Amino acid sequence: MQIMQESMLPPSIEQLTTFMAVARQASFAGAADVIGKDASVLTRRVHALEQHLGVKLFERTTRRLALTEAGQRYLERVSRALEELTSAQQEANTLVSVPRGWLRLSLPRTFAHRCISPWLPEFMAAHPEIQVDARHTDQYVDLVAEHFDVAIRLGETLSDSGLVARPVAEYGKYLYASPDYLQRKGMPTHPAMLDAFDGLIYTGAAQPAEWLLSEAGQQVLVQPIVRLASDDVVTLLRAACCGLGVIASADWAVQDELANGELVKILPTWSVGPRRSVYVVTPSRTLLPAKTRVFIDWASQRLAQQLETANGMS
Amino acid sequence: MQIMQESMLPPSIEQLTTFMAVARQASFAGAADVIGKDASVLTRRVHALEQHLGVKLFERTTRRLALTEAGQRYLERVSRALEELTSAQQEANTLVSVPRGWLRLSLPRTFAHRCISPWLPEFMAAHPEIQVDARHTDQYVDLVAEHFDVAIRLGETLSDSGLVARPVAEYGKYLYASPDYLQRKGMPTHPAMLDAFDGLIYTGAAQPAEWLLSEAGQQVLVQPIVRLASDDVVTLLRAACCGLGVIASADWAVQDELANGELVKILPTWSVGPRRSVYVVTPSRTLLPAKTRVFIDWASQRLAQQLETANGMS
DNA sequence: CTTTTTTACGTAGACCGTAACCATC
DNA sequence: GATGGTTACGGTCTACGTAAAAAAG
Repeated sequence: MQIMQESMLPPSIEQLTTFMAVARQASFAGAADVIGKDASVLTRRVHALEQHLGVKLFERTTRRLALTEAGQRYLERVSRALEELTSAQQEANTLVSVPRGWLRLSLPRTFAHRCISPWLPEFMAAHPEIQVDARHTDQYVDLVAEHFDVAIRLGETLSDSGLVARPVAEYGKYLYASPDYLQRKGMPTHPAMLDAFDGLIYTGAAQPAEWLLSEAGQQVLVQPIVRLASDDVVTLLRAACCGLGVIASADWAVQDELANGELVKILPTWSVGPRRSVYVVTPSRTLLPAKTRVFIDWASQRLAQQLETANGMS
Repeated sequence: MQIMQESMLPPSIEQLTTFMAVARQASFAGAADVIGKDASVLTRRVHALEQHLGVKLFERTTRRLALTEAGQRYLERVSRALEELTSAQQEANTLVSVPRGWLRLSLPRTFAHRCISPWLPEFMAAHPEIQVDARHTDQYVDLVAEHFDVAIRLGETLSDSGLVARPVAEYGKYLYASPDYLQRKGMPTHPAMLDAFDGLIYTGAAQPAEWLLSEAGQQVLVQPIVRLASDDVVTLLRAACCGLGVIASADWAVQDELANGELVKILPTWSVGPRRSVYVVTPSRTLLPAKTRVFIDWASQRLAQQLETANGMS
């Protein structure tokens, strides 16, 4: 832990810009107009700069003002440095005003397949300068450490602190089965009847092989017969469509299957477990880059609309 | 005469250097040590910079800190700009004809005590505008990174690239012991006899406890009895003067002891190991500041003269 | 004498350090 | 409870503008 040398610190920006202005105008008084400060200020700044460098930058009388050789060399390089600096600033600025650059997304795999992937190409077409790095995972990751710009997360509540979670839509889980399966077993009219049905159980989050159904305050615990358990939602859905049993699924996950008749909703007024939300999560709220803001807007709008229609289907 | 836009003004140097330090240390607390200011100062500076740019540079929680994409880009370009600035400053320094300002020296500790310290006050008196920052170390340091103007280095060859090493003097290592020790053990007349003597061994550079003596092409490997080993030369010298054994030492390190009779040279025609050189090293700038040139001149002359007399003493 | 640069001086605001606060591990 | 980042507050110190002085043509 070494302490920086005062003597090696660069001069102040004010000194440098003042020096440049005076050199360009070849006059303190002229530069004073440009900068909008009194000439006395400029004298002091230039003097301080010369002191700091140990070099005389100008040869000056009251009537003439000329750069010394050291001054000319220094001017050239200082100009380059400050140009680099302002250009860096402009680049930084474009990142907040123009949507561009890599957008790193952390998405729940199945949700992304059903609810993000459909409109992602359209989003990218609308913002051709955005590059997307979509990482799919079903565990929570450290947004900051892994440099994610946005994450989509599902659940009842979010425990993460330090992050900003915006709820953009709600959804519930319901029971579904294929029409032919229901024809064989009969359509249940009360949850209690489900104990005799086959359950297709998701084992991803160490969930028990039972369903807590609720309708308007009433709750019923159902324990179906388990013939197939898996940690992969797609596998379970395929099985359900093929008539292997009943599946508890988020409504947004079965829109297609409902539409083409592969699945039918069972006990449509009874939902499985509590109501859940879709959250759009970012590392912070302020000073978001344009790419992030644009994605959040797009995602919020699309997801809200999409999940509402899913909700509306029976 | 158009007045400069406030919004286009670059941020302050303090903000920029602070940003760089925090980014490099990946920590506000760490950067606080480096800069030598309180961490609260740094957060304010970084916050102000972010506000000024309108961009978040770090994503930070109390436990994690990472550059945003904008921050990475900005860091790169700011680094370049500031390097240009300090480099411009150094160039300006080379054009000053009067030796003045801070002169940062990197010196081997023992060598400095014996061969630099004696004339350093005289040097400073001759150049009253020079301020000296003499750092003592026995490891090689990065001259450029730590902003040293000159380093003195000892050894057979120098591997450093990008640096300019000027050999200014040569020296050899020889064997010495106190008169009373030699009276007790007898004065050896051939290296082979030394195996029965006590060796005072320097363990600084993982050297073996043996001496490779050479005289006019002949070489003899001697393995003395080791009763004292140390990584501190002064300790060994004191021990030698007190009659604890034989020490292998650079001739310049024992001039005083030879002069006042505390030590006597053994087998004066046999040297220990290869011949070595004293180098004056500077960063590879073609143009050197006056302060540096003046020091190099002084050091070259003094060291050459000093080591020659040391060489001449028997 | 006029124009331009430099110095003197009193004030206002910025910036720093201390210390309390908050969050994370 | 310890570490690290942020915020609040009071004091100091710099840097500004006014204005007068000095220098040059």
